[in-house]
Amino acid sequence: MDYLDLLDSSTMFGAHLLDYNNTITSSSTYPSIFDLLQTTPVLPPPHFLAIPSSPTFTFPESLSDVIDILASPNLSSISSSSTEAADDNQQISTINQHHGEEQDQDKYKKQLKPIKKNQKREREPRFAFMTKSDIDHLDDGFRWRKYGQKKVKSSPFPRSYYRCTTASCGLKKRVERSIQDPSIVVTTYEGTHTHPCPATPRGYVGVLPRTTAYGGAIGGGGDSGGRTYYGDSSLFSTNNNSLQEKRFWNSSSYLAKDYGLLQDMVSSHTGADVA
DNA sequence: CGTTTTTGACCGGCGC
DNA sequence: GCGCCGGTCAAAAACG
Repeated sequence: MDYLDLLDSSTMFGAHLLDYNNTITSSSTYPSIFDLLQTTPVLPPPHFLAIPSSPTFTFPESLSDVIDILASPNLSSISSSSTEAADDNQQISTINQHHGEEQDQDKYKKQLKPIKKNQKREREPRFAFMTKSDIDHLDDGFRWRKYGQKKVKSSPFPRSYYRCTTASCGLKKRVERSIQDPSIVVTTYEGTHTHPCPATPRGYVGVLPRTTAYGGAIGGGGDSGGRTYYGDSSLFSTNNNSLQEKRFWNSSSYLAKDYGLLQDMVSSHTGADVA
């Protein structure tokens, strides 16, 4: 199936994905994640936002994860500010895959650690989001080292590969631009940080290792200013209404328009249904 | 001078 | 078996 065909099925994606929307206004400075976190605890990630469409699906722990996160008041308290008009309208969509079911991710692992063919492999949790930004590599508060850049067939834009520079942390992320809208950066985190945010000049942000990647990702992006976060938000409680917020369900179609990393994730996740 | 980025080579999986 | 593809390595260059 062609990606276009696949992605054209917005309803299918709607059925498979929960996401949240969150519009945040910007103000004055050019913030890092620390600015954001200074007044707002880091956003816990949606641990599992990809919902299988299987008729037998019964909302297991994944839902509780979703609820835990969506119900978090912290989510609504993210603020950002910017002097850069270009960054005033940042847009983010999120997908999370709980122990993802991709195959591509396994490839390099197999390279590093050959595993018996029939042996199930623990997969790193993945979390992707889309950010409307001129900057490819958003500052999420962690230090990253670029270890590769690759032209991929599914996108005219190169995909960049980053690894967390902290020695004990093997977290990786991939960054590429959406071919649907080149102004949108698709960032995919693979795994989780095993350490707190290393560059927290104002103190440790108190992020659990399991969630640091996501929290940093969502709350951060200090390279850019105010953003519009795309994803579900109707489940979020808001206890910080000093921020102007717009929230709505509607990013499934938005996600579905990306043919790069997201399609990679989505198609792989829904592969059984699509095939 | 240490760190990061660039970029071509290399590797393994997969489909034909 | 072969070629394509995505992901990683690593040396050199660039940067601060």
